[in-house]
Amino acid sequence: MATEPGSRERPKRSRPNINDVAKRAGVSRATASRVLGGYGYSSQEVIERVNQAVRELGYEPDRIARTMRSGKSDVIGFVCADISDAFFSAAMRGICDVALREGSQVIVMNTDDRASQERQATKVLLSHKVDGIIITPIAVREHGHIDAVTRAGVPVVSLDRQLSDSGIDSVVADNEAATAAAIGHLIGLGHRRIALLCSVQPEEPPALRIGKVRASVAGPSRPSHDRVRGYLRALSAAGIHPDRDLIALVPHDEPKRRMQAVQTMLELEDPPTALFTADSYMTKSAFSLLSERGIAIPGDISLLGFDDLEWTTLVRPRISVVVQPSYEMGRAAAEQLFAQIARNGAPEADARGRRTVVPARFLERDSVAPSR
Amino acid sequence: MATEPGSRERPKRSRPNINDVAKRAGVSRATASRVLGGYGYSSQEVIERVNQAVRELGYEPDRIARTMRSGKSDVIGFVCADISDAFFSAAMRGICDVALREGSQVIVMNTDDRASQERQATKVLLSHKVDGIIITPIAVREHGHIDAVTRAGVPVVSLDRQLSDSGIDSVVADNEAATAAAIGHLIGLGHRRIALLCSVQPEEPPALRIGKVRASVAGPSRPSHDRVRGYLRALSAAGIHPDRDLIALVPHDEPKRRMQAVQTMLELEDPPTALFTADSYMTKSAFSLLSERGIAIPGDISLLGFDDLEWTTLVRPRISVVVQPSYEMGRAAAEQLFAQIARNGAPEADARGRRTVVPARFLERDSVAPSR
DNA sequence: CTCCAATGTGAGAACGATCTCAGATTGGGG
DNA sequence: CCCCAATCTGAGATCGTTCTCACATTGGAG
Repeated sequence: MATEPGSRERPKRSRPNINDVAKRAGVSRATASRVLGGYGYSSQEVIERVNQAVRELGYEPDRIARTMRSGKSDVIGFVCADISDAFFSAAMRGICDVALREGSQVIVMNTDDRASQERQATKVLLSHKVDGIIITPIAVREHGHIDAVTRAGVPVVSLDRQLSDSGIDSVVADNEAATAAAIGHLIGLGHRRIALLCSVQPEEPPALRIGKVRASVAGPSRPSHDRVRGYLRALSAAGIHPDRDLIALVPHDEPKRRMQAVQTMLELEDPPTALFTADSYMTKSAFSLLSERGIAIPGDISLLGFDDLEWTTLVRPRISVVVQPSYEMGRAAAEQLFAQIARNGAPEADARGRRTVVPARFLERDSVAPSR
Repeated sequence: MATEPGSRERPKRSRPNINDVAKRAGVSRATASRVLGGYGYSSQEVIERVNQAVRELGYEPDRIARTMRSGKSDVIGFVCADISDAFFSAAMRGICDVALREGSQVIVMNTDDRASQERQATKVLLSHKVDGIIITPIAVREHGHIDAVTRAGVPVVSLDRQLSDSGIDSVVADNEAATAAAIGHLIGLGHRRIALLCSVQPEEPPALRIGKVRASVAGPSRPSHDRVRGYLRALSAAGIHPDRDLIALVPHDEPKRRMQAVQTMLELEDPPTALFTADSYMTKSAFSLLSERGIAIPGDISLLGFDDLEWTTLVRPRISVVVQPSYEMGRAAAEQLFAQIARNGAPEADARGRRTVVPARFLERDSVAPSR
């Protein structure tokens, strides 16, 4: 074996494969594989020769070939609206941490809240033979493409939303309870006119039914729905009749209407004494508008927001918020996914469509005061 | 072919492969592949039969097998410190958008700024046969593991940092120019005592050399170094001798020392009239400390920050900042990576180690005022 | 009618790891 | 001395796709 001239190496020297290892160790491919796989019988001497060869060549098994043979890729998929969003990137980190522990990697796909992209993403991930998929589905009712994934034998966990009428596992925050608690807090401080401002998916808005006796929201579980439900429940518990004028559901793809919605609330004949903004976008819009207009928080009006973004602690007053634990939700979803992967095909011991609820927290800060 | 009983399907019916398609179309595997691949000759009739079979079976080619055969996986890797960081997640989005256009997917790996994790990540990505890697390397001097990637024939683009003495492409913001311009702006407003506060990698801090005639920073390119360089250059251009007391380089893994550094500046005998905080962490710490202490911005002191985070426009005063275009940088890195992948093996027309510089912008807002 | 190009098709060989199975070599008990 | 179990090893199949190559079958030109 002549040493190659250093300056002009072959541009693409392929990685050593198990045949190279076997040849160098003077054994057959099968024997090398047996040593590496730690199954069957191998003499001590052969074991050492193979390990030696592995070290000398810097052999690393090719995961593609391994996937080909075993069907397991050690890759999972994460399908979300937009990875640059703070919620998703934090969840992503949680997913990655669990995946790392499990020896897996994560492929991310963005949907921009477009159903066609979501369908495409699941197809692509399947063709990559991912071991499982974590998804924040756009539509909670139409989920044929997601069912197709489970039908192909690939585990799926739905994050932040729960699909209706499906056996798919989900990880969600207890938005309803946390919202109810937060609204209860406002009521406890004497507020009676509490506005609810919430971004909603235009295709599947919460169906508001404010009857004489009970107010409720129908439909499958997604954060906005649950928060509206929590709001209504808290009012109901305090015997306060919900006022339709105090509820603004703004399509999340029309950012301009957010500020308008806040403005409209302020101009009501009998304006609210507190605003509950049920997501980070509305919280930001409300805060911006109030500070532009020079309206004092919490002097003139109390503000209770959602999501613990950095800015809520840097502005004055610091904003009291309900926090969805995004990182933990990502972790939990991944844990659940790997549990499914582990018992793959095995009859699921418990009911299908296991629902993991992660507690949301209420962080009291300075933007809420007693009602005058 | 009997219809299977609907209720008790095989749990894992494997996806149809090209053999199934061929059989259904009544042709050989080779012919089916020829039709699908669009090469060689095929009669019109066979083409239609094959396409028909594809549609009926819902056939999707298995990318793993394709990778096995072709060596191309349509997957690229992104190695960063922490995907939940705003800079990286925005860059990630840029990378994903380009990848989508190119029909590729992205695997993310977090390093938490640990060299061992970074080495591990490159190994894993290679074993997944990724077509290329975008990486924000921790150390700009020790890059043996990255060279190993290029040696394996896999394209690499370094993001946000430039490796010293390597032929590796990089995409960086023109931190030096943008910083120099921002400092120039402060000088133009009459500031002479301008503090520089900057987080640095403890292993590779910028080597400050403040001589009598010239002040400069030695070493390879990374944002903190370049920003320090820009600072010194702007002072030098204005004939201002840099004061070592006005320069604080804080190890980025010791958050507590950030506030301290600001505090120390304020307590100087001859304190600065303006603070330039050269990254988002320092900017946040400085703003927090100043507002806690009740020091008026820009009345008592001017603040010029880095990175366009949401909060910088929500606080009062809104913070003037120099902005690194994270999304565009991700895009640019991906563009460059796919360019390399496309001309893979082909002799690179231009010099090795192409450096793409993305302009940083200076956003003037309300936190800077003329020096009294 | 012959021959060759153009057109169409299928058998089979990669890619790399894994694992079954059959065969080989021990050694110890009967 | 024989036989069987225990121990060890390698040949070869498999996963699904791609693509080369060899082998048909045309039709038209000579």
